[in-house]
Amino acid sequence: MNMSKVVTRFAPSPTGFLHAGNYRTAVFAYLFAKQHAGTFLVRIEDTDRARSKPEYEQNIMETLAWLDVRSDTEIARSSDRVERHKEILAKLIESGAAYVSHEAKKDDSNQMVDVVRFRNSGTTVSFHDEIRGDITFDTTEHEDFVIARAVDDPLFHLAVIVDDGDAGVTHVIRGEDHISNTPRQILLQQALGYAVPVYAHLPLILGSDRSKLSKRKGAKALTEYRDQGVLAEAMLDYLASLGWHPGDDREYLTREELIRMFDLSRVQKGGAIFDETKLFSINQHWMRALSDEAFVARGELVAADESKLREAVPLLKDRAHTFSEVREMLAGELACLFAAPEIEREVLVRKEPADRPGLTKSALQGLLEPLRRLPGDVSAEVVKDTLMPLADAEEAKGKGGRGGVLWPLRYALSGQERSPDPFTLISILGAPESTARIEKAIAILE
RNA sequence: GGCCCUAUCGUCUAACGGUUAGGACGGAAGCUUCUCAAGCUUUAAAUCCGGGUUCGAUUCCCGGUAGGGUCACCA
Repeated sequence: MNMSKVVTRFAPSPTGFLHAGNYRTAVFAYLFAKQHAGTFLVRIEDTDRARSKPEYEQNIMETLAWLDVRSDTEIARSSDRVERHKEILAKLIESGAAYVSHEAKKDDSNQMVDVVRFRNSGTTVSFHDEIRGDITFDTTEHEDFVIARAVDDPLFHLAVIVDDGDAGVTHVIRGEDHISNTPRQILLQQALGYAVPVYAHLPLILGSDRSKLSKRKGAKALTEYRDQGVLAEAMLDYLASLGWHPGDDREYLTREELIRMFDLSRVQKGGAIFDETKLFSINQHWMRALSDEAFVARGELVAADESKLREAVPLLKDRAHTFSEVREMLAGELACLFAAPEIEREVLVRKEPADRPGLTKSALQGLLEPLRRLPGDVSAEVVKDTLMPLADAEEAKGKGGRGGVLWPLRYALSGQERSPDPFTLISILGAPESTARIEKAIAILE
């Protein structure tokens, strides 16, 4: 094992939006480095200048910043290092390890080009993968592979080896799709005298049909989840749980716990399916873990009445899985906390037992007095203790009596067929507003 | 197709030769003050198949099967 300081890296290429699988490798490389008090590097792999786009690079930066999976050094860009790549290329050609080959371009243009090929003796290359064990490849099929389009235009394999080697990367943690690139890169490392790093190839993350995650299969850019109101700590937790397990029955881990417990040898070998439902469930857990103040702040929640908003947070924590759901509830089901609802007569009397006409109205009237005697700031429990006996009394007179009282009460207050219970609503709305709404409901029954 | 990798409930996974194969998410049922949510309780649900090795295989070996990756002058 390498005893020097651990250096890992995340080297995405900005040729499209990265998905969960890509960021999961970033998370693992980051956790591993942090656990060993090492360095985590981010390098933008933009050697293919034609396909690399600034907006994709921008999105990568944004996502890593959101997840707070940050590079310990200034972010490198392989296009900034072409001089160094050219220098190495020249050295390789000079030593005879590589040569310029004048040949027809590999497209239909018939154009002649001078590519640089690596002189491959066609040996068998073996390496140890931290996750999969020993892997052996026969490199003869790669023949003399191309390492540069031209003497001044190096390609991926060369750039990666030089950049990793110069940065002192000790552990290459990347996706399984790179496993077959490894032997060629090792050949290059050997020719250049770079130490062969420790390799760990992570399984891929799959779409719901077990195929490779892709845009078409509904894979989203991670920033879409951020915009949907998924917490960074939830995404980090979920990503880490895909293909890795702490070993005990713990279900939710903080960043610190993740760093402390992460273990490459416990990484799963098979691919994992990205499950949005599970992500949302984990997100709900982390939303609940927030203080009420933090909940409002992190969700960037605004409402006409801030104190009522604060009181609504426990309700929101029970119901919502994302902050966009929170916003929907604030505008829908819980809008009654901020403005008096419209109510309809038919819905109001829906639970009135057929044999007890007039119950709705009399029950509502009967609630008014006890409500008025309530103190200004009451808990839902106190409201319940005050009003529940009245509903129970109606139940005692006949089945359905309790619902006959509670349903119109709740509906009068909320204007919703589904809402939090009436006691909670009253404790938030306060007695004066509550009685006003009940009186309005009684008026409809006249 | 060649090469490489992989295989436990629907999903994420635990069990590194001996367990009634565990947990979580999701599902179902029930309880709790009217509705919803939450909570609690209960429940269904898996070792891909076939051979070995072994007193004993989810676990080790081999072979199938299935899935995935990769075979560029992309990364």
